[in-house]
Amino acid sequence: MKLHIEDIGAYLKSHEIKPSYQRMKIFDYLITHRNHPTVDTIYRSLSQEIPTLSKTTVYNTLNLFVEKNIAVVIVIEENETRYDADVDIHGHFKCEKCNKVYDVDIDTKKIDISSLDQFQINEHHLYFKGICEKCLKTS
Amino acid sequence: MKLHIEDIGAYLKSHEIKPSYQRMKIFDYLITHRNHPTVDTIYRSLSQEIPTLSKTTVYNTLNLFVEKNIAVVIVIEENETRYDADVDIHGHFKCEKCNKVYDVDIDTKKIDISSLDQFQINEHHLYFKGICEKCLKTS
DNA sequence: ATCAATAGTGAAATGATTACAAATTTGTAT
DNA sequence: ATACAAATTTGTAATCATTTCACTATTGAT
Repeated sequence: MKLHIEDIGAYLKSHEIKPSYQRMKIFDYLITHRNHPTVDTIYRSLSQEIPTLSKTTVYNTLNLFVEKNIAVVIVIEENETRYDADVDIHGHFKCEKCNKVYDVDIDTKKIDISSLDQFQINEHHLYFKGICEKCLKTS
Repeated sequence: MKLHIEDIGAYLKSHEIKPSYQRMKIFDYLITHRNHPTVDTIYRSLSQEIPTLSKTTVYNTLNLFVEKNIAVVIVIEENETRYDADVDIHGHFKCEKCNKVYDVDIDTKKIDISSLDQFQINEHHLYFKGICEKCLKTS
């Protein structure tokens, strides 16, 4: 997968987002960790560097990123919303044992969705659940 | 799609579920409406026939159905959990305008997921969001 | 330096889901 | 039929993620 961003500030600006300190830090978290984090995961991590950080800011910022199309929402479990800065179409796999979410490269062109010919498709979502290779070996 | 069940009581029994009145009514709702309802939708509809019905019962029952594999959870929007009695692998399309959820015949097994060769896949989920044919015409 | 607009903060409100204890129903043995 | 134990249903209270909202801080232009 690509998503190689040199200058976060410029990247945000090019998507009509003012690059504030908090926004840059949150976006930086997404592209360096690439772990499909929840709001709480991001909050707990960045709170150490930015003790005054508010969870509301994390919510506001992620909603803004989604609105401006530099992040997407991943919903795999009810009541566990995750975020991904890779906005290219791809799938995910969530391990039910270690809870890690993997990226899955998928050739969506092979999916026959002729039954949706007359529908306007705005979003594709594909994910799997199961046990990852690592957890299978250690069980 | 198939899912043609004559005798709901027998169907529940064959999946180790005691066919109580509430359980039969809730399952009946699922297979006759086929509208991928939320708990609240089911509750509001059945409350008219069963005035003493508790929302907790709807939750308990649906969780039981999922556990016993006669229903699956569909999560398309955060904080909107839907249920489907069609447990065969298929996809969904949610219209962002009328909010209707359509079934999409898709065999996700045909998708090339060689990158998950060594993973044990337990669940497949595929859905799209956009505008349905009907809403496109009336806009 | 002033002022208006934008962004961030934290407490309170919301809404879906679950936990729990009490009440009801069911099934079985007497 | 009756009694009793087990399973089911019910309603309230608790929980947890997210949003609302009023206030404060920061930024940028004049």
